[in-house]
Amino acid sequence: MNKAKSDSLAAKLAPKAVIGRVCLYLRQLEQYHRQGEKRISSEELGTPLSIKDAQVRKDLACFGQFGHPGVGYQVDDLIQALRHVIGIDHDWPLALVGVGNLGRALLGYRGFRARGFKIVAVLDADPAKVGLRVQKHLVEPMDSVFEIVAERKIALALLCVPADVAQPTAEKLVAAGISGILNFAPTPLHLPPEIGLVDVDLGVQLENLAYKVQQARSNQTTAT
Amino acid sequence: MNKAKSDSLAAKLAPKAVIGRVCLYLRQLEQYHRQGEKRISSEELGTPLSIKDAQVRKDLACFGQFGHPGVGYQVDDLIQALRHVIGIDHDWPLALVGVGNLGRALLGYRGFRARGFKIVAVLDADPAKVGLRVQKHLVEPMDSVFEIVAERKIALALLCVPADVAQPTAEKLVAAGISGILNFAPTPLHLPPEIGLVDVDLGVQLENLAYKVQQARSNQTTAT
DNA sequence: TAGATTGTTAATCGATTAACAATC
DNA sequence: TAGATTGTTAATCGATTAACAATC
Repeated sequence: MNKAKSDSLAAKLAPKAVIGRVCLYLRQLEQYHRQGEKRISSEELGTPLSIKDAQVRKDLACFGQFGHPGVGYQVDDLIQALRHVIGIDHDWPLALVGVGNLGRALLGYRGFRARGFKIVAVLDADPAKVGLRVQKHLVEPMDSVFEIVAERKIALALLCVPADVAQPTAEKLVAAGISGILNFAPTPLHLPPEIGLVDVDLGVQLENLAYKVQQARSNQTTAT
Repeated sequence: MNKAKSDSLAAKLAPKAVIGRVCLYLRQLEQYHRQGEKRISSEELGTPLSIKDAQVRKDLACFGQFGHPGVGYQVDDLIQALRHVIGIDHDWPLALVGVGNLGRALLGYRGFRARGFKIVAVLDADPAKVGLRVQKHLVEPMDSVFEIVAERKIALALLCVPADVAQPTAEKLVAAGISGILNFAPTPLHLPPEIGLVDVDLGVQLENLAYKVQQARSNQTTAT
């Protein structure tokens, strides 16, 4: 009885690395679609992304059977299927919290809208910012978070507040009923496990890059 | 003779997952430092980050011996050591390429500066933008990239151009002598292997979050 | 039919966790 | 000394790659 935990009705949850790749597949498929391709093989899908064909098939197998042996995959069908898998076959209303530099930037970022993510509320705790209009969005007070989240059925939040208030702000969002947070603050958040959390720490990304470059350099020097 | 490839002089390159965590350790250490802590154990370092103590020690072991059995790690020493490991014990001059919404945002983002990354050039291919001042930075023409990169010894670039020009722009940067690119464009880049590349695709991050939330919901429904 | 390509099982590889002797 | 905690080796776990029978 110990093992069979989640094998019942609930879909076996895909290894998290898989989802990252599925998003890439979707991009690539959409590109093929624009180019008018009707059918593709796992190799044609993976290669431009530097992913092996076997990996592509294995990843897709997590969610069902989408292809036909000897034939490949129908581009438009697979796009639809993957959109459903990720959960972006419908719109997601978003709240953006914290209208600093980064928050302002994200308001203007087109990449979200194009994929069904729609910012329907912009919140800030600073009274000086409340009432302003930024990129056509009205900044509303953080104190109204409870009513706003409920009324507009907001499930996801972009958290762009300074690190020192990130934790309490996140807790407020959770209390208001939000289900997931994209955290741009450079600090780890501790939230209930049922809340979705993805960290986007630009400083960390840049440090990763610095390390890679440094390595490449030292290898250059030591190499024959 | 087949195996001993990189065991010689060149440091055995750390598993890439390790570097991501090392950046987190550094954050945590800096926080302890601000709090006045002098010494910490691997458990005290890992726990706030939800990382096991054994993992912390294993990660650090990739780069040398930093602790003392029975005692732990000296906070300030470890900070210095890790900064050196990542390669941020000195400043990195940065070029920001593409002054769209996201580019503007990143110009105002304080997180970079605080960690030794300093934007010393802002480039754009659009003549209408060249000559503008954004956040005190003068926008210079993309065509001057060769002289600018050389003169200001720029090693890293933040690529914030639209997806359709990302690849040619990246190639131009490489030709100009850049060693690493932080790619914000939602498209995979194909560059020579010696060029460092880190992708930051906000759309993909948000899709990851959507998937998590969707899963949590369906589990809620199916659970007893 | 012959050639292509899937879904899936088995083999390999790498990363995480546990355990413990060595050491302060 | 006794208690704490490291660095490291062995055991476990998960993810990637290779191989191939099944199928169009």
